Amino acid sequence: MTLPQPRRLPVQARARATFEAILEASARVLVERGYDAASTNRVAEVAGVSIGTLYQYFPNKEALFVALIERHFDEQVELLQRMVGSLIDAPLAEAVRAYVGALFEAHANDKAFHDAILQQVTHLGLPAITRVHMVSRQIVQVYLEAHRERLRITDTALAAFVLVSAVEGIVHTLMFAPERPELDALSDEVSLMVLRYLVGGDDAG
Amino acid sequence: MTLPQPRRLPVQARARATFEAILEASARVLVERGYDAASTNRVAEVAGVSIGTLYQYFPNKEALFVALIERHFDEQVELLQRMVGSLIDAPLAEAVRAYVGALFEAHANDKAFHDAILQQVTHLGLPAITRVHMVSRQIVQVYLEAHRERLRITDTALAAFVLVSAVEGIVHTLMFAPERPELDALSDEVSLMVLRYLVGGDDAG
Amino acid sequence: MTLPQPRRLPVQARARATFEAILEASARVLVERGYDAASTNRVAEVAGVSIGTLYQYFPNKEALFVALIERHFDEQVELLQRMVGSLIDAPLAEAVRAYVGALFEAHANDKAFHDAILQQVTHLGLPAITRVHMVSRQIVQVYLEAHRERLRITDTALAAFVLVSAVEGIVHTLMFAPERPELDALSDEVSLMVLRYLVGGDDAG
Amino acid sequence: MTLPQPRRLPVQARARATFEAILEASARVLVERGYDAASTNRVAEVAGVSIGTLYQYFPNKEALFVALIERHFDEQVELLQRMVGSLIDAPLAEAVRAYVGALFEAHANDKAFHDAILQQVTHLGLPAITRVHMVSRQIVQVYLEAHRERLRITDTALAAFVLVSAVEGIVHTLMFAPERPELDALSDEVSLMVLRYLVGGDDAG
DNA sequence: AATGAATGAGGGTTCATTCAT
DNA sequence: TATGAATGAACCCTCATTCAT
Repeated sequence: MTLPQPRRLPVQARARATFEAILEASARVLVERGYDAASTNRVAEVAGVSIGTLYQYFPNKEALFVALIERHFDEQVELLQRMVGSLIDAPLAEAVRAYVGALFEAHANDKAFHDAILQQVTHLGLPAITRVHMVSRQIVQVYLEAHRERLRITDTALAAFVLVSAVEGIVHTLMFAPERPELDALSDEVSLMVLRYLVGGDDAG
Repeated sequence: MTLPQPRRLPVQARARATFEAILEASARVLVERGYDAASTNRVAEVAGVSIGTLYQYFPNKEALFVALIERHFDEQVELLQRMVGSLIDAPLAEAVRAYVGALFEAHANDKAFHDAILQQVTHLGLPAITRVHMVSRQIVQVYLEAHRERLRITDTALAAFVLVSAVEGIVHTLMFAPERPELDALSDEVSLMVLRYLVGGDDAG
Repeated sequence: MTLPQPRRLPVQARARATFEAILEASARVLVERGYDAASTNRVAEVAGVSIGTLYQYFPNKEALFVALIERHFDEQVELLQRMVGSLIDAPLAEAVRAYVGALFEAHANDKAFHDAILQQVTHLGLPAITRVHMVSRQIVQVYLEAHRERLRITDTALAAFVLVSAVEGIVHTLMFAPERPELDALSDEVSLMVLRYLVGGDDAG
Repeated sequence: MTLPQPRRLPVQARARATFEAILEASARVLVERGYDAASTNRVAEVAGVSIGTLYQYFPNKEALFVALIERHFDEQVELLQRMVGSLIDAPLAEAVRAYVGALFEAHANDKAFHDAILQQVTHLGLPAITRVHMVSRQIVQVYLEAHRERLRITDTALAAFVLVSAVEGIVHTLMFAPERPELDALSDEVSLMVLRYLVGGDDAG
């Protein structure tokens, strides 16, 4: 009955699959070789696709990896946004711990991939990274606003900037540190710092 | 009788000058083109030196830029170490403000150069960056130890890690943020966070 | 009973339109990009047709442009042939002027297109160009034969060769000359040369 | 005694030889393959030189062939200029015959090379070709001026334009004509046309 | 200590062409 | 008739590096 549609769908499905295969291969090759040595020919080979096909989807090497990075951080943003709902009504200490823990975890997964991005293609990823930053700050700020009367801060936007930057800085440092502190202790200490900053120290554990 | 030395000195002086010229050129080219496009031939050209000469001083491209980055961060370390003497006896609030301010300033100078390093050759700079981190932590830890009884922290090493990472994270974010907070306010807020973390918030302004 | 034809005709009409669209697009792309950069993919795009369709009408890129050029020169030949009737009985001076003028005009139109052909795909156009030459010579020779007794030439074929080549050479030079003589004066001078050559100069103006 | 100079000369001599080898190879490959198929890699191979070396002398493929063509036509110009001295005082008929003959000959030599240039890279050669044209016209005009009182032309610049374009047009046509007239007869006829044009026909043979 | 001509692997990219739909 | 995803040979060109001078 409704035959015509399927007839065209396979074509699009194939294209979609090809596109995905190329992106996946890009990630693999980026991790295994680094950006410079990650040749488009190698990516195409790993993707099981001809080099010409790759260039039908991406105008050049940079665009390929930009797409990869953008998608990666878009996923991060989605994750963050899904987290916000469950945290908004949680007690302060719990929320802080959850947030800090989530960031630690997020970076622990795909460490190799993250490394590659942050070490070698920061410039390609900047817009996406910036996006994540801004979303994070918005989320944190919304939380701060909601709990304002219980906090000893005045400018929630500024506080959000400080908090997100500080915590991400710690996570970032952690990734590249040769000798790293014990994770749980660190996580606790970071949470402590955040809490003291927000409530003035006495109420914090 | 003391002829040999002069005879040799000009030679070494010339060599030294050549070496410097190459390093300087590297920095210029790195900023103007980025790492990938910064060819050794171009560096030699800018340095006013033949490509052969460049390779007499550096075994390969990477070594050239590693040397550049190492020197840069070594200077940073020296700066930090010179700072420590004048801070060790300063009151807490003052010391914190001085430290935070110094970091903000350091990164503000040579922003383009810093950008290039952090965006494109993080992997080459990692050892040097790590060194700066460790020295920073040591300095901070020494300070914390010296003021231990007045602070509400237990593990000074851990606290040093948290503080340095956090503050540097903020500075780092600042460098790439499209819309950045007003600098003085931010500096104050960061100092506030540090102080509250260290003394428990009530005593901090 | 005459259903089949209509049923088929639209189809052929569409095919014809497609064919035309491709040829037109070829000309456009040839002018805008030059032969080498004129990719078949681009031609198809400009024609509003898929690349597969293009290859249903032309076996390869060369054939496409050969067809374009052939058609162009075929039109030129037709034009020449239509001219001959009205000139055969005209007085010498008038015929010469008409002929020279016609050539000047023909090349003035579609100058960009002509340029492209003559500068970049002479090799593809050679057969067609040669055809135009030969037809031109036949036409001229017929005229010379008809007026033989009034002319001071012996070998009309040779004279036709000389005349056609010379006049076309002038027009050709004109197309690429950076600083070109005033057209009317040139046209007169060329006519003068032709007339003197044919009748000996004294009778010519 | 004067040793230093030779020590450096070999270096330059080598470079010079390399340059020449590449240009020669370009000509060979152009004739054997045509412009499009004349890959820079092939040229380097024929020159017995690495591809990198080729690109040390020429920024790109086009520049390579432009250099080749420019040099070729520069030689033509020199040839023409050397011819002018011996012709300025010669009798009209003789001068015309010498000039026409010289052009016929010039194009007969290196026909294959000329073909390649005129059929495939006219656009690269245009500036050079134009230069030859202009020099030719100047030479002819100088001659016409010198013999002005004996000639029945008014505007020598215009006449020079007409003559040079016409004769070169004929030679050009000749090169690509499938069935060409007997050369001596043609040469005579062309000379006849020129003479009749210049002196009015009666005095010409 | 310095030169710079020469190398050549390897890169990114294009584009004419095919063929399953 | 028409589509357009896929192909892959082949191209131009760069650049880190060497080495004879």
